[in-house]
Amino acid sequence: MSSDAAADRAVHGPDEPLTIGEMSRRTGVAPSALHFYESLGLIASTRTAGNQRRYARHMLRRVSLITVAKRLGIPLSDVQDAFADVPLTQTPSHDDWQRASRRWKRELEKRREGIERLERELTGCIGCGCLSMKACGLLNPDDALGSQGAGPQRLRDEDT
Amino acid sequence: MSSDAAADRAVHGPDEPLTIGEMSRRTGVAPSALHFYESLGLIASTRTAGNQRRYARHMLRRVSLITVAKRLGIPLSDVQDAFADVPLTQTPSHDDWQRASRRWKRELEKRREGIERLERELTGCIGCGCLSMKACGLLNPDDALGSQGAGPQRLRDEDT
DNA sequence: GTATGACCTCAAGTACACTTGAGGTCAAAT
DNA sequence: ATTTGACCTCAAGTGTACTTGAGGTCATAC
Repeated sequence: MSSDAAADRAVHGPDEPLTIGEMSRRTGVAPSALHFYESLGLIASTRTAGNQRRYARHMLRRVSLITVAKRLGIPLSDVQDAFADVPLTQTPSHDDWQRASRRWKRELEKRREGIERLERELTGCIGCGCLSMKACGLLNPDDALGSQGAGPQRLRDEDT
Repeated sequence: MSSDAAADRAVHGPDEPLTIGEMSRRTGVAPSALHFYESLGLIASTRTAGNQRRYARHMLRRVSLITVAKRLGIPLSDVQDAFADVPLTQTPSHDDWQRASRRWKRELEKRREGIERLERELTGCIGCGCLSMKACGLLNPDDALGSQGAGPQRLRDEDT
């Protein structure tokens, strides 16, 4: 019996599409998750005569970016947006990926800035002890990262 | 009929505990979510003779920190850990909060560093166009933030 | 030619983080 | 006294992101 790797190599010309198993091994994403991403339209595949999926090589990059986003807590719906304008069924051009790259960078920047702000505030809190004191930016999320909904109010003087 | 705020004010001595409604308005967290957090042991309440919840004022801070964590995509189980050593039922001391503060800061640092790393890599990718090229750190999550499971492999030369 | 492993579909199940609803109680105002 | 809004419990439902399982097909090895 040949190993998976050997099986993969058998269909492994430089332009050959990848089986779902190879995709899974190369990206670390379970086949079931790949099915799921495909059902959401995040990735796409062609089918063989026998109805098996075959992935173009540029799908590796899409899947890798999806997993990066996941690690950062970015929901798949946002990933969908980040992939806007990156062609799904044809190999994306250099410019396509550059546009996507800038989009991702902006998203990362936003998240980093939110975290940095909280870090600065926490540092202040450690210095001054205000985490157990009155008004602390960290405890006023409206200021920190923008609110959803009615939002909290600043702690009052008596809320020590 | 008195407004909510007026109703709150009625029980609003400087050391009085807060009703769930007031907690909700002050933190922007829904009462149902407060119930939920309590069921997980993230927060605690005492009860009135009539079985209504009353929250000590230091719970405001706990709830606010929970919402901060949520915005950063930190799961509640990690929040639980971050609150280790912060007393739940008695008012935490200055030192308790300082320890927690440092813990939070370390957590934020870790996340920021992960993001910064990806940003640097993306910047490189935008400059050199490698997001559409061969080996890119961004596409090698093992290097970037540590892997869970078998993990992906670096893209090969032919995977353009 | 048959066994084996990789693959297929579709339905159901899981985990997290809650929300919604039913049915009932509590407390302040009129 | 009764109305009204805030509160209670408990069960079930929601959305996201998948995994698991049943039942069957495909492709390669022996």
